[in-house]
Amino acid sequence: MTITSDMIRGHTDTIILAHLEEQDSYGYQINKSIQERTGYILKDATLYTAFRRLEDVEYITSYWGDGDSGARRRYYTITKKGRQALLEMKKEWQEAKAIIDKLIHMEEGYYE
Amino acid sequence: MTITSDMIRGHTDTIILAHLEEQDSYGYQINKSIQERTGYILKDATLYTAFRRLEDVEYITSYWGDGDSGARRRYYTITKKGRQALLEMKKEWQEAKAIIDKLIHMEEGYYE
DNA sequence: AAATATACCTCGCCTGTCAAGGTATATACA
DNA sequence: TGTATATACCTTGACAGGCGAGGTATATTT
Repeated sequence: MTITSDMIRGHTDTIILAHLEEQDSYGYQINKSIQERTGYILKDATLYTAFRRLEDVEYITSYWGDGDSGARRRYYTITKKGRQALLEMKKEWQEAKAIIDKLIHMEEGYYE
Repeated sequence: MTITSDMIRGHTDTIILAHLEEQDSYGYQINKSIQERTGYILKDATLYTAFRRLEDVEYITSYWGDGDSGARRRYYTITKKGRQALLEMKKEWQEAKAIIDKLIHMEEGYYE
């Protein structure tokens, strides 16, 4: 749970899209799922800011679903454009990981 | 080289400290080394902003060295406090990597 | 003399995160 | 009946780090 704001920054969108790739979902549920799987939780404001941002670029669309238990829910669906973007984001993450690993000397065979 | 601003954010300090752990160095050289090893390059402003920040929290100290070729150089040394912080930062990076991998479904054995 | 490489620095904008505050619905329980 | 709790969504403004744009100064090369 020691992950910081700056560490998560730039990955929020990817995390959300990856979730929606599996199935349509809504804010609260996404956050619950994140917490269950990692112990980490996105801040409300961060999450909803991200939804707006992703809708603006048409990576996701939304619709109101019924809250059969609890309050009303806004469901999100990933678009085709969103799926393409997600693929790209995942590739970028792999690259970024390798670069950062190299720069903080976490990779194998560093000793030159 | 597709690493974005948001991806690098939060790692600049770690990258610099990891470099200084090996040996005293100066801004231009650190950036050269980063470029050689990864193709990526920190922006000047980012680099020097980070130096100020790191000096403020006493993770590094600086002294003027002679530029026997080119202009004068300001060398930086990592402090004991800086080394301890670096250790912590490296640990956090390992954790963050694992969490993000899990959340964007990049880890093994996801299928639940 | 001028161009180029080395080397450092500051200012102000931009963007994503988050603290703090708010609204509304459904369920549990006393 | 009322009130506490969980569910669920939303907005505003502050903050911090990266970076574009601009600047200075020295040494070497042409």
